[in-house]
Amino acid sequence: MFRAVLTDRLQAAFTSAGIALPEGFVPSVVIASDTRYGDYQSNAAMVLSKQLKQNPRALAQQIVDQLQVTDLCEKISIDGPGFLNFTVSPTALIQRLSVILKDDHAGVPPVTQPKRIVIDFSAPNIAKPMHVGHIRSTFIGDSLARVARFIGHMVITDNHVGDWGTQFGMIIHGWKTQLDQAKLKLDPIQELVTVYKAINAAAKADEAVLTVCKAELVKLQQGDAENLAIWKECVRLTLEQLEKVYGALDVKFDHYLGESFYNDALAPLVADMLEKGIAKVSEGATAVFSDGSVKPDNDPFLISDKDEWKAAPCIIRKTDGGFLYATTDLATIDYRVKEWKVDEIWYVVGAPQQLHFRQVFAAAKRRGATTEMTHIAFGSILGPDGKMFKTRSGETVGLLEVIDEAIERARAAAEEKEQGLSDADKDEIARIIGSGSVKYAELSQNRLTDYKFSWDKMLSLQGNTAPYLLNAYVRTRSIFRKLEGSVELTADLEFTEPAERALAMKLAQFAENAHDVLEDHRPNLLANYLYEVANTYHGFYEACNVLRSEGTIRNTRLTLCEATSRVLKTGLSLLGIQTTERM
RNA sequence: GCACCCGUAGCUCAGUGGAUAGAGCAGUGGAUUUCUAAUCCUCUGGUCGCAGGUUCGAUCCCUGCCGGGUGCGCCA
Repeated sequence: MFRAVLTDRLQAAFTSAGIALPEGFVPSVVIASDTRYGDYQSNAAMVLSKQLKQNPRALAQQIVDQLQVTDLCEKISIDGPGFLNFTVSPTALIQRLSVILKDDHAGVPPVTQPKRIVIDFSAPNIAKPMHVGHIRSTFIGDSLARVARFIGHMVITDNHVGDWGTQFGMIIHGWKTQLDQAKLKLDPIQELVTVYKAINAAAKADEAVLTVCKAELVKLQQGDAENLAIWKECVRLTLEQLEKVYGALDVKFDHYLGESFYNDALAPLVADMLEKGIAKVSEGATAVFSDGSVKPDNDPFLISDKDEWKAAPCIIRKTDGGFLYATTDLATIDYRVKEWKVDEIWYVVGAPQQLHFRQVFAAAKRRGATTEMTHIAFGSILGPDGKMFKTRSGETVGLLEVIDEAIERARAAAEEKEQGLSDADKDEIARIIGSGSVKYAELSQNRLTDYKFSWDKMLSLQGNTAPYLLNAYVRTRSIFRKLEGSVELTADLEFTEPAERALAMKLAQFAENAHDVLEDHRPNLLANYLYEVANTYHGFYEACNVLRSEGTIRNTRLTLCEATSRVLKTGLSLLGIQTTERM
């Protein structure tokens, strides 16, 4: 990684120049915002000039005098108010290209300190279909898991499915009174939803129905054999269908430990928290309150109301003895720490739940958890009216519906081209492009921004989209197919066109970008980078003919194509997007 | 009321304490005897919500406003 090496060299230069760096100061080196000045730049001299009371340009000169980077840079310049600009040498770039070709990680080095990380994402509910709202958690979580594994972390993916909600009272009552077995066989989730909705409506209209449902729920919770069997069947049927969806999306989980898995741990957990004084009984419920360890406006257990701070407790047991979301989450943390010995837990869950996680994390820490817990929040997908989709009452768009439509549109686009491909090939290509488009549409966006759901945007095949990146990849593969026989790429390389050097530089930066993704858990950095790679490649492709060139130039261009191919394929796989050889 | 998120081109969105704020779509004018045109190149388009402050330098950090959203004892 050029950036890391330059940072080290810069630090060494400060030492050689006898300049004492302030505690904790690391000179920052970044990819140049304006490539006219160079490939990388540092503002270290300007940042330090004030503290050291020196002219920034003079300080920069002192550093340059001591800087040893001849193996990396062909030029270092001091520009403007005191920027240090580095231009990477062709030799260093060429060496980098050969690393990309040889290394099975396309030149991305592993982390120095691998960690054990649990990533908790997707989390659909039993007896409910996945809808567009699950797109964000599922794709962001899957991508982060792929990247973390890729750079050497030990990752455990866990789908914390909602299999123990109060909705089961209604579902069980519906199952017993109006289930259509034939329809259940055809589409289990659909039939369960139908039943649930019917009972829900009936319960609203008739108090007696609601009472029956509550009784069914209590029976289930007390371990009634019949109800337990029905519940198990609901879970089994739903998971079976979910597995198909995940299979189609190429998303895998190591575990499906749903809420029910932690049932037996809840009562002891609450007892323990009471005993340790972390929780206390209040108004009949058991809850965690502020311990006054942080300032009020930073305290997740306090809320201001008319100039006074009031308690905002985190309830872990209801007055009726029932447990809640927070209780299960605390038990889940216990399990993951104890059984899996994890260093970190990442929750890929929507932004509206920030307070919930702040409370749960704080409560877990008071119980002694030292695991680093991170809520990787994301914005909401809004309906056409700009308001949040209401999953409870209102209708929303199904996840499978979106994917199917995307594949259909990709199929139509493939049909327009005359490539001599079989129908089976076209189907496969459409599947890759269709599901890739939906994933890319999500992952190329900043995760915190809310966005309005739009069929056209989600399914667009033009512009900054998956097909654009896939097309660049296809162009690289096409060249190698046209080669007569196999060609041995040699180390004899030379850049003769600006487009070649620009592409090599862009490819070299894959290493930096892959690591940056986890810095703030943002797959969109990688998506944006890959778009730039594809864009640079398309430019190179137009400017430099590969097959008609000869000798060193041809060898160089073929090497660039192969490296592009690897970076795109690897990078797309980190987004969970498959590649195709033709399209 | 308090907390968190958001406000950037006509639309949808990137972006960063740095140099002239970027893409896509839409609009415009070109490029194809081509290694895949699902491509490339032109042009058009901006008070980075408003006002202060910190800084050599602020769209970015801080404060206050305005506008939109979300969350705030017994749903998950």
